Amino acid sequence: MADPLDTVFAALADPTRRAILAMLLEDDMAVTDVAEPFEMSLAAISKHLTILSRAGLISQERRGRVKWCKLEPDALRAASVWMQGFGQFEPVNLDAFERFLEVELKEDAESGA
Amino acid sequence: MADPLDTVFAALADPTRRAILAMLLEDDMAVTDVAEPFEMSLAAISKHLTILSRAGLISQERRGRVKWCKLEPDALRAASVWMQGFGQFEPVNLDAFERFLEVELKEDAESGA
DNA sequence: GGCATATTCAACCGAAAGGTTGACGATTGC
DNA sequence: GCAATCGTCAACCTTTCGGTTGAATATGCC
Repeated sequence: MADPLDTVFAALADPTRRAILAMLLEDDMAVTDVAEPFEMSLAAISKHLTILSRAGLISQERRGRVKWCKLEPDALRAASVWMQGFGQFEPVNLDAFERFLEVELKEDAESGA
Repeated sequence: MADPLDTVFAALADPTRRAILAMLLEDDMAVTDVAEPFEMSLAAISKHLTILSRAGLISQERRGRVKWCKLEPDALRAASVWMQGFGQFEPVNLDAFERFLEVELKEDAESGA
């Protein structure tokens, strides 16, 4: 998987990871706090964070025994440009984004993900 | 994988499938013609097309014994909107897209994908 | 009818994804 | 120093992915 688009899209293909990104949109978080709302082990979340990190979608910085996770939205730019070549989508539509985010988070809650 | 974002991003995570979409950007194509430039079996390409089709990224219409594949760029809209929520990217930048496409196709040719 | 063409199906394979558990290495607080 | 906390590692398991091959199923051509 040399192409960064491979890793970025693969990282985005998992609902847990998208939910994590949405959480980090609010604020930086420690690994344990990221894991808290999910019904899966801390180790599993740690793996998801590694995948997001390798895709460049987040950065992680250790301060003391706490590792902070930070969203890196720039990693999405290449993927965004690639996708936009396939159609003239509305430039930026944050209202629509909010709606999608709501649906995503609701689904996560329902599925207990 | 209920969420359409899951299937769309997963479909985009494979370089062969992205190359197929780029080809279909030019024109509709028959399955055999889609498969021609790739160094893999027709059956494998057929599977990739099924995945793209299930993701809604292409549609397939059988005319006679030939099955035509058509790009469906609308399927990217939801994913595009989701991504754009993470940063205010330049609206639409077709020049940048062309460059990415070139790199993608060059890599495919080199790797023989 | 009979053969070539177009596409999928089915069975199989190795590798990777996504999860678990338990042990381990740091770091902090008392 | 010692116990609790934070996070990862390692081993394992099951399912999915991406590919192969060979047979099967249309359809078109003469």
